[in-house]
Amino acid sequence: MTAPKMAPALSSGDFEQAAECLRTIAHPHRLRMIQMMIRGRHTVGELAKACEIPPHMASEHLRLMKRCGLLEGERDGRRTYYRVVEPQLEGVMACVEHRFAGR
Amino acid sequence: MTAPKMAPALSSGDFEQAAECLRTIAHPHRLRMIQMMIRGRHTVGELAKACEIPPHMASEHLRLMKRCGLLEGERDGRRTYYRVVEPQLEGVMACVEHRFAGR
DNA sequence: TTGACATATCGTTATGTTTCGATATAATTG
DNA sequence: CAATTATATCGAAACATAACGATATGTCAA
Repeated sequence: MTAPKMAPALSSGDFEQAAECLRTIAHPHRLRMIQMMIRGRHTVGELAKACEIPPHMASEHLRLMKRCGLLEGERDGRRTYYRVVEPQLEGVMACVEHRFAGR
Repeated sequence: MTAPKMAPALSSGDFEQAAECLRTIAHPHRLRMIQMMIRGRHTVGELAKACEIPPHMASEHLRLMKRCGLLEGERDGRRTYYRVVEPQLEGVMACVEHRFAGR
């Protein structure tokens, strides 16, 4: 280690990308899905049921999150299991949970 | 303490509110402003200059973030100093920085 | 192969957000 | 008071996103 945790300088492009990721997770159903997937992989149907939305809409939400590198999907027979692949997502979700725990 | 950190159950309303906050910070200029304000309070003009946008647009971004409880503004003469008042914002920003540090 | 199930995509409509110029308010200086 | 500086607000235009029904694809089981 050369220097202890200095705040890293982020480029405009970084802020753009970060904003895109945050915009993508900034949806109530998508947040619920992320919370579930942090604990383990889930099928489209399971996530749809938990959010009380039609499966084809869950599929669309998952596509958006996959598109910006937050998730990966793995097909198993006629199901597709989705899981979180962006490690920082857990930290963001923890902040959300702290913010709303017990108010 | 009754039980060690169990993942808290969030209501639909919580997810809605969380989504609203995240949508609000999910903008490149607003993220840059937040990063600056985590280190200390800043005037509208300072934030506008850093983002290379006209002051009246910075003012609008600040209004949105204030509206959902992330910031407070304090007038001093003809300037207004804004600062972060939502503690979890620092954690979210740290995740963003980790995600984009050195790629 | 037919039918059922699980997921994915498409096109449209509705809704929300961003940006910008214009204008307004507020505080300071000459 | 008049001019200047710093912020704030308003309304419209441009742009982006969400939700929906319809439809398509992929997989399995009888």
